[in-house]
Amino acid sequence: MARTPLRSDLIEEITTRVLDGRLAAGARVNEVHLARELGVSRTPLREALIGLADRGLLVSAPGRGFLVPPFDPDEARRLYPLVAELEALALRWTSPLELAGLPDALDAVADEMAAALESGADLSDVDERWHALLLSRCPNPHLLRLIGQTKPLLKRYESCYFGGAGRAGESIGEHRRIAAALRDGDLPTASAVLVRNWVKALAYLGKDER
Amino acid sequence: MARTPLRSDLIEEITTRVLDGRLAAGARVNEVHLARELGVSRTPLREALIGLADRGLLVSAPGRGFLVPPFDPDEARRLYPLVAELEALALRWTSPLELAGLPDALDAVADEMAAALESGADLSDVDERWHALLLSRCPNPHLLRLIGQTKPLLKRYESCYFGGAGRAGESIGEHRRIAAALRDGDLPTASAVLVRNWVKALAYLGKDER
DNA sequence: TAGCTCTGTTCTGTATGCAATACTGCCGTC
DNA sequence: GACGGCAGTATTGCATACAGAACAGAGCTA
Repeated sequence: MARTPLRSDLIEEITTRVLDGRLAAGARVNEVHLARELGVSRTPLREALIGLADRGLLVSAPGRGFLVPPFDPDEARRLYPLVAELEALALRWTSPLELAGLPDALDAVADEMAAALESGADLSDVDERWHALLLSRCPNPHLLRLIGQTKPLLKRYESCYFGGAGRAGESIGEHRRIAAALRDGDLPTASAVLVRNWVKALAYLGKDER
Repeated sequence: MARTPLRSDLIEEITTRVLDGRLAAGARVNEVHLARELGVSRTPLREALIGLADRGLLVSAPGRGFLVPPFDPDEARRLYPLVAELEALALRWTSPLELAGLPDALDAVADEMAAALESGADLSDVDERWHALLLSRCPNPHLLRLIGQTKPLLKRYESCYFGGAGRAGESIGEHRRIAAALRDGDLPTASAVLVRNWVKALAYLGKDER
């Protein structure tokens, strides 16, 4: 028996398919076709679909299966502040002791972002790593679970976020300011800048709606 | 075909069994026995168990099925502030327009609580209704989903909360103060008292640990 | 007596089967 | 030409079946 349940892998795979649009917004999920395509039976596939529906990345229509929720600008406007507040909360609940050494590590990743920006590489992965690192010391697993569940929803809207190099540079600067504030033990500033970072991302997003 | 999937009912039923201890903390869930007891097959039962594991009310041990997480005082100490902040956030994000009429309705429920306190009835249901009403106008469905997922976890620890009549009366007073602040349009005070309400509940909980 | 191994059983994880609903296209009717 | 009913298919939701891992206990060894 595999040590990792099939449904975990399936959740990951289906998540990426929703994010990159291979499972299109508004489309229904055909369990038989998808199961065949993924080379598994319907049982673990359905388990994965149910898990994704619990997280909001799919919606379950009783009697009609699962479907990918359509894009909704209002939803993006609600998700960004939500993730912002959740991350800020996680940051505030990380004790100074646990924050030791974190600013340097964060700046290292910020350096990577700057390098990626120069070379024209994709920034969103590095950005994601930076935020994951920021939260890595938070001692509240339930809060982290909520954040982990919510971020994928947001990433659906994020595809075009880093398109503008101007915003990318600005974002990197905000990241450095957060690290600096943490180094000073100034948690209020750090979390305030963090929230602003997310909200600004939303503002830029609006300019390039699908 | 039933218009409501079996797994929804099962999630409800299993949740109550976890909360009232019929599924004991630390115990493994035997799928065959439970399915037989509930009169369903293992398939929808497993779907429900997976949903509950996603919410944290169960944990999945690969290869060993699902088990009810043991009680952990640290977990309670993290859940109460979490729900407090989430509710406060939901309150802050409810626009004044949508709050119209809410304070009166809240006070009506608070009256019920006071009456229940007099007659020695169970307060937790009414308390739950009060909080549900408080959040009912919040326009952010994702935040509400997170709150809805987290509260059951907390309720495991809450069983003995309303035991002390002193705390109950104090809590009712806090509820009235929140409604009054809302009536004045003083959202900061309302959310501050709300957070304190939750945190005090946690403090009383510690005195009566299982 | 403590620990190890072997064995039979139990249980989970996945696959498959089945019944009933939802969908699709066509035909008839107005 | 638009709309409503109807038959056939597709698809979901649930039940059952099966293979292999986890567990428990007896017997053996030191």
